[in-house]
Amino acid sequence: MSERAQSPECQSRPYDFSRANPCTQVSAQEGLGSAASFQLPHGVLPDPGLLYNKTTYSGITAASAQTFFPFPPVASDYRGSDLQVGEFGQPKHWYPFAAPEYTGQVPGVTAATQPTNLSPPIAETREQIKLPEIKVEKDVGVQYSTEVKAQQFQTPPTSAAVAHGVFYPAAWNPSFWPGITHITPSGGSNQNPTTSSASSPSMSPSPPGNGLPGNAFFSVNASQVRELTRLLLFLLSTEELEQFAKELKHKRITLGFTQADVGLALGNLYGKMFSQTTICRFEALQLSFKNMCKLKPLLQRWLDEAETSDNPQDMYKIERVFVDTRKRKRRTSLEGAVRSALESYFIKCPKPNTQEITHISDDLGLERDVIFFFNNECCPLQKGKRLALPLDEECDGQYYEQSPSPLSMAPSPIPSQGYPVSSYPGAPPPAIYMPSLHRPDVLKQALHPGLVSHLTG
DNA sequence: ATGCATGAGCT
DNA sequence: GCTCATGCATA
Repeated sequence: MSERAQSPECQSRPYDFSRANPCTQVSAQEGLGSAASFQLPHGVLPDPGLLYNKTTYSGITAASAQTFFPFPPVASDYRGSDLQVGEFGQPKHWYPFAAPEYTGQVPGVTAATQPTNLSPPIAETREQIKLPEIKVEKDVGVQYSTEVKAQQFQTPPTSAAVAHGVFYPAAWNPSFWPGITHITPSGGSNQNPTTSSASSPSMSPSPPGNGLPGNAFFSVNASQVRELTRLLLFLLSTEELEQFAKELKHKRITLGFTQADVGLALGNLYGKMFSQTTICRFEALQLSFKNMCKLKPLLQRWLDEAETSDNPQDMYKIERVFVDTRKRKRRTSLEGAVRSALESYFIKCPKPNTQEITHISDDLGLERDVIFFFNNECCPLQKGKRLALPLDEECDGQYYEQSPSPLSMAPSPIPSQGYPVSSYPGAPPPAIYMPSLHRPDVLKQALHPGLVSHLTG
C-alpha cells in the first residue's frame, strides 16, 4: 500500500529528483529532423543527458508510460525471448537484450546456440520472438494517447547487421518495428499502402542512417514521425539504462557493496529500501522499463554518494534501524505436517460439521475459511475424492444443509459464495481471507501433538 | 540469480 | 481477474 503510494508517477514523485523529472514534457526536435513537437513517452529516461552528458539527449526527459523496448540497440545479442502478446508487461520480458558481460552472451551468436543455463529470454530462439506491446499510459499526454499494438515478429532479426556496437534490425524490415507496421514499404508486395492509412504513408525499408524523417526515402506524416522518434528514443534510452546498469554493478563491486547493501543504502538515503532481488534485477536489466527508470535516479544518487563518501560503508550501516524495515509477508508455505493434518482430517470426515470445523480451525490457528479453502483447492486427495464420494451421512450436514456442500462439490473457487458460512442466523459471512494460509507463524505453531492425535484418531 | 509468490492498483 | 512492483526462498 505504502509502496504503491510512493510510485513515482507524474502525480506522485516520492523522490527528490532535482535533476531528473520523469514527468517533464518537452519538445524534442533536436537531432530528430523535422519531427513535430511531441511528448516523450513515459519511460524514456529522465533527462538522460544529465546523467550521461550526452548532448544527444539535451532536453529530453521522460513522460509517463510503462513502455517496453522494441529495439535491441546493442550488438551483443537480442534478448527478445518468448515475448508474448499480453505478457510483455512482465518485468522479466521487457528487456530484449542482456548486458553481455554478465550473461555470457556472445555477440552475433543466435539464441539457439547460447548456453542452456541462460535465462529464458535468452534461451528462447529468435523464431519464437514475438514483438512486445508498447503500452502508453493514459496520462502521458494527448499526443501519446495511442497504443502501439503488439505485433509478432514475422521476420526475426537474425540478419541484423552488427557493426561498431550498434545493432540494426535486419534490413529494416518494417515487421521488426513495432507500432509502425502501418508505415508500409512503398514498394511492398503484400501490403497495400492505401490501406495503411488515409494519407497512404509509405516508408522504404532502408538503413537507419537513411531513415530519418525528411529523407528522400520517406514520406511520413507527423504522427509517424512521432512514432519513429519515440521508438528511436526507446532505443537510446535502453542503451543508457544498460550502460548505467553496467556502471552501477562495476562501481558497486569496486566499492565493496553487495546488492543487498545497495538496497539497504537506498533505504537509509531515501527512506525506501529495496531487496537484493530488486538490485540484482536492475543490474541485470530484468525490470520493466518503467521500473528501471524509476529506480535509476535513486541508484544514480546512491552511486554518486558512494563514490564521494569518505566512508561509503556508512551509507548502509548508519541508522540502519531507522530504515523502513517493512517486511513483506513471508511466502506461503503450508507445512507438510499441517497439510497432512488437514488431509487426514478430511479423510476422516469429508463433511465436518460446525463444531468440527471450529475445532480444527481453532487447533490449527487457521480461520475456518482456510479450512474450506484447503479442502476445496489445496487438498488433492479430497479434491478427487469429493468427486466420487456421496454425501457422508456420518457427518452432520447441518453446516452445509442450506446448499451443496463445498466439501462434496466439484472444485470451486474460494468459497466466498455458495455455501452457508455461519451456523447461526444472520451471522455475517466470514471474510474470504486467504492470507491465513500465508501465515507460517500461525501454521508453525498450529500443529501440536494433541491435534495430531485428534486428526489421526 | 531466479522461480514463485504477495498484494495494491487497475480494468 | 489482470498487471506490475517487489520480496522470500532457494538453487
